[in-house]
Amino acid sequence: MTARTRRGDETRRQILEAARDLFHKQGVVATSPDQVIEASGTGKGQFYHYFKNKESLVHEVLLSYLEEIRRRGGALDYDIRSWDDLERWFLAQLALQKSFRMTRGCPFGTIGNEVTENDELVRQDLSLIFEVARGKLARFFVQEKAAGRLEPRVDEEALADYCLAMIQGAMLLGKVKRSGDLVESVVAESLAHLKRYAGAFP
Amino acid sequence: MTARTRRGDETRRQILEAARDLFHKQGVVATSPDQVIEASGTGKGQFYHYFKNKESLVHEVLLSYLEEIRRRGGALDYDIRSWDDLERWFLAQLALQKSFRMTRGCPFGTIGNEVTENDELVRQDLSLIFEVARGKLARFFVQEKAAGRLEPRVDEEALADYCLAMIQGAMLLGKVKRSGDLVESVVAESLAHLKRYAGAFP
DNA sequence: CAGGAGCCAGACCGATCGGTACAATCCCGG
DNA sequence: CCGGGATTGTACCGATCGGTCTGGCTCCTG
Repeated sequence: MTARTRRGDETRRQILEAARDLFHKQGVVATSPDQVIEASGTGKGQFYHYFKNKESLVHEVLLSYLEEIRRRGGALDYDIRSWDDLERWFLAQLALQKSFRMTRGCPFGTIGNEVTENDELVRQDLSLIFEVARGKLARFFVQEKAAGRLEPRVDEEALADYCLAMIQGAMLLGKVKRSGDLVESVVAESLAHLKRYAGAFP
Repeated sequence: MTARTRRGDETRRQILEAARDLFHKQGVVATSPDQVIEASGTGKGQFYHYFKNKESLVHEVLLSYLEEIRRRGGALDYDIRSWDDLERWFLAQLALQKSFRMTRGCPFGTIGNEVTENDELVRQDLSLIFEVARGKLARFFVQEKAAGRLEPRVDEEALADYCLAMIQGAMLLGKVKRSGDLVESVVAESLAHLKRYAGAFP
């Protein structure tokens, strides 16, 4: 399934790239292999040469996202070390959404909402992505608590989930309402909440 | 397009019912007219007799949801009058999700995330639904503020958006992770935030 | 420069997509 | 009890779905 030459590798990458964009734009179900092939400027032969089927393509796309989050290679930096970083992380998502004129949501949310009981593989991929993202965010809260700058009674993992849920919901509403202000307002509200836990706890 | 006899009305209702469930379960794009026809126990003739096409069926389904929210007929009661009502509203959504063994999200979120640039009609329907829901929630905050039980500087509409975004995000994550606890935790966190605005403001 | 592995293009496949046509049936008012 | 609109079931349509297969091309290697 994997490419063995530079040229093959490039082709594979193009397919992956096109799929990623189309999935983000119109969802997985609404995207046909033919569309991916067309958008990537390749052919049916290559598609099924490098990917077993459509589901496996989705799997690979999600893996590539996961890698980006882990190695902070993508558009978003999940390595939060300060409150400013956290705010930047939120606003970067809004900026990304705005760059598509508010016509798209979060790639993971878009795919996640399409998942049904029969897409167990994809569901687990997404679950893992959210798990990793949660870990990265939680690390920040753990750090703050250890430094005595966060209320000791808060659950860091719960706060991380709170962040993820909030940005997902905000981006979904933002997409439906085509409003960046809505997203901004929700983000601000949530940040205000989080910061209330901050302070000095000797 | 509308039924003219009792029997026709019943048929139309069955189609609508089946469509509503399938859209919720697997999304709009993944649902074909044939599936709706089969699930409703009707025929192709009836389907295209009562609905112009698939898009118009989606439109009608969303209209029926809108009606439910307005006339508080559905599974959820949007007429919030107390903090307990608000908490119940949150938890009712979780209960609904749990009743499907955490395999579904919010019907509006599911459909909303499928919307593309070409589905302007559906997008506006959803936008209206969220608008109405927001209005109902905001009314509660307005009431509280007027009674001097809410900080005067808060923006009631922003708080309502915050509630909607949170529940959307929580249900999405809950569906992907198949975890009700996750949803519960996020809801609790959000409620805690909101209640911090409460108090006595003479 | 011959051979073969890897890569590529597209014809082709059965199934299903969203939708139409049309004849048969129901059922209500006169 | 009958005329006619409402309702119903099904055959059928072109297009597209996800996927297979075959035959030719490229390019590295011996």
